Amino acid sequence: MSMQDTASTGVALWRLVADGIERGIADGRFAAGDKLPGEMEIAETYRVNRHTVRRALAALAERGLVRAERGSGTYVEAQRIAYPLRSRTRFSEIVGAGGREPRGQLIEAADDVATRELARELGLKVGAPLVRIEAIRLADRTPICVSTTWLSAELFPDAGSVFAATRSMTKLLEHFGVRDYRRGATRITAGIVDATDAARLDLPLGRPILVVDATDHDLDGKPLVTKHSRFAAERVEFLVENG
Amino acid sequence: MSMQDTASTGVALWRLVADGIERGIADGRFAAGDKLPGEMEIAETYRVNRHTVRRALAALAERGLVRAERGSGTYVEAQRIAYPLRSRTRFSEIVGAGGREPRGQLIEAADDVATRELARELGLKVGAPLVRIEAIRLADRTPICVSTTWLSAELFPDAGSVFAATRSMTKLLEHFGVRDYRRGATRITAGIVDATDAARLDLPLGRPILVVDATDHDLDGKPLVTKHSRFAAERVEFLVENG
DNA sequence: TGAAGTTGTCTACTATCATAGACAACTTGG
DNA sequence: CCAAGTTGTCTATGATAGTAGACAACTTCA
Repeated sequence: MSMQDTASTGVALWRLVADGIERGIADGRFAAGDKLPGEMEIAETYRVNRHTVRRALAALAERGLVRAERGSGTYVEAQRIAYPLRSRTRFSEIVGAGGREPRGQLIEAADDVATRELARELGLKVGAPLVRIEAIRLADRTPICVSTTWLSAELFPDAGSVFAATRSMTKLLEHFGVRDYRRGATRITAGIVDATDAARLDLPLGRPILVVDATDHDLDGKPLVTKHSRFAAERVEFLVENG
Repeated sequence: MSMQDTASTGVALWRLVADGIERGIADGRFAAGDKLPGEMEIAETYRVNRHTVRRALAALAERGLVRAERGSGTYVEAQRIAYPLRSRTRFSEIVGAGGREPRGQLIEAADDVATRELARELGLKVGAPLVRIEAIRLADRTPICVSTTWLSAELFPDAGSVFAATRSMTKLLEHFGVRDYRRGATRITAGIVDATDAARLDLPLGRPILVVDATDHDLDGKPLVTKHSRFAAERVEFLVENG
């Protein structure tokens, strides 16, 4: 393999190496935490220069798939889903961008009434009728988070059954004519998973969770839904845009 | 789209353009004989320099998918299947790689005896018992070639019925324990289709055919099968590796 | 015949790809 | 502590990718 390949195929050599390593991670040849072969050894197996291997590893590291430790080796990262926190964040887009298949699943939909906090977040009166949706979201077959979502029962009648059919909050809102929405201020805390969430997230008891409270608004700033989500901390990593 | 894309993805820009045009040909947006948009127009639609478009078109032309006519335009070629002649050539892989579905079909299987030529090719004695298989191979629904294959009746008992069931020479050999095989020297000539082949290839009389004689060997060099294939010249194009 | 539009070819420039070698910085294990 | 092995960084070189502009050669059509 040489520069000729790039010329004839239009695919850079380092990309082929990176794809090969990524396939190795994907099909379990290299498990999370494993040490990859040394750069020299990789270079020999792919018959390329060590610098080309480094270019490939750098690309994988930038995506968070591997982590290089000077003097020791390069290791497969515990695969956390990078979850950028922006005003426009869609679970399906984030998970899909990582090459995983996003899925949503309804656990329970029930009527509820607004507490003082919920009423303030949603701009409603205390005791106003709400729909509460408990849902779980997965990447491929791994549960990522469980979330409790509250919507005004008057603005979104039958929201539960719509979510059950569409399995997507974005599509639910679309169904009610909301074309776009933004995430408002997001509060992030951490805690220990409780028994019911542990079962739903397929987590051992005592593991840490990331708790996210957020309210989505339409483009005019009117509150639409407010959520209380619990993420399996070992499976996700929030990225705050620095700028 | 800019040079940044190449850097970040490892896929050359011209490759993306070439793939886009090829997809257009594959899904019928550009039919055989059609004139492609001018290089300038393609450059604008892909937001790329004209030279980059030319690189893409050159790659497609080299594979025989398009043909440029100076002063007039670039046209989609009558689609010939590119058939690389290597030591390891499998009809199904070649056709499958072109996005077409390979099929094989048994016409006739009969007992035969080795002539002097066949005996020499297969390393047998003159008059040794052989199985002769007449088969036709198609891509999608288009007949590509008819071939006559001879095997030793002693080494491959009942080869005819095995081929009828598997419709693949590779699988037939697998059935008899041959895990891999290589093509030896290949003789290529041309001729005019005869009446029986014309009917089988769905060709008008008088059309040219490519005649290929080859013998496959196992990895130890022992002859396995010898073939006499007739390809519809207008539907295929052999690629000889230059190196 | 001539103008417009097409592909072919040339030069020039910058950035990236890939290779090569050397050495520094660091970790691990004896 | 030392040696071996690992990743990080630097310089250097040549080939390729992509952009840019200009002009030649050719075809088509009015």
